[in-house]
Amino acid sequence: MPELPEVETVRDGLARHIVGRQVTGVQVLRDYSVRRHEGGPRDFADRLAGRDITYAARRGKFLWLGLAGVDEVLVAHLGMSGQLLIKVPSEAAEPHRHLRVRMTLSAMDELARVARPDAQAPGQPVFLDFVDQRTFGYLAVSETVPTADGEPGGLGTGEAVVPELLAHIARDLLDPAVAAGTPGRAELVRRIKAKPAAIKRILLDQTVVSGIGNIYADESLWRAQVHGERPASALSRPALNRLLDHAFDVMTQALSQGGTSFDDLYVNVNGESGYFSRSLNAYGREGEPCRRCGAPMKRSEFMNRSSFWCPKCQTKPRR
DNA sequence: ACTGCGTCCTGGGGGC
DNA sequence: TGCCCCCAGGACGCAG
Repeated sequence: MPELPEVETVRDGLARHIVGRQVTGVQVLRDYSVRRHEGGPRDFADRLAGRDITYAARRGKFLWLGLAGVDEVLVAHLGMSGQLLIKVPSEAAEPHRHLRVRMTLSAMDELARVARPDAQAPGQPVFLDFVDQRTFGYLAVSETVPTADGEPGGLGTGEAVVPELLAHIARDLLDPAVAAGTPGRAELVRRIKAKPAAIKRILLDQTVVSGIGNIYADESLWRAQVHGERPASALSRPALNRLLDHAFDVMTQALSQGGTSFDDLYVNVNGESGYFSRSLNAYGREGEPCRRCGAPMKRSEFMNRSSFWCPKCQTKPRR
């Protein structure tokens, strides 16, 4: 399932290969894959046709593409199995089995070609295929609203706007506005510290800090040697800062391992290539020795999700 | 305001 | 071999 590093890889690929093209056609093969779009699939296609793509941005696991001339953007959430694949027409004859939406994009404009000489197939039209086996992902066109803090809406854009449909989603840890040492980070820690709920629940709460899923929550907690059921308010500010730093590190490292798959005009966000699973220290390691102390790792149910943790390094709070 | 839980969906894989 | 069922996941919406 795509977590933030995989989504950032996709964003980077879109920025390099899609920006500067125009949407010339939209084919919705599965209506359900266009969701949270008020006018429905038909209106979705109509709104995109003829638009120039100006930037590729991301906040947490939400992606969006800027559209020239309108206060609207194309939003994409990959869910747990979504992929955005760029196909040159010659290889698009046999569409993917789980193709849900296909967008036809024009050749790249001159400005973009000069700015990004490494772009794939700049001189020819391409398909942007939204492939999604389990259909938890979706596409929508959303209006934009100004950001509350006046900072850019996400990574990959300088514009201080954010799609309305994800305006409630907090910034993620790769966002400079909440980087370590900034006022934004201090404010985030203060907010977390004020919460009595379990720290893992807070890490997973996208309205507090976004982009942390079940896997990276467990990895961050393992690194910080904090049990996920510990109340957030019971942790000191330095401890919370350390935890967030670990979360940042885990995601940054995964990102550096997965960066280049877009070069093949193919983005694997399923983790099938295994580039991010090889470095996991907690997730999925029930019964295996802790890589720090050797104690057998535990698995437990928390919030209807599996949690993996070391019983020795991450002492469980007495309830 | 907060929390807990059900819901959406699909097909791979385990169990019988 | 075949078939059925369960399970995984993020985000949201509702009930308490």
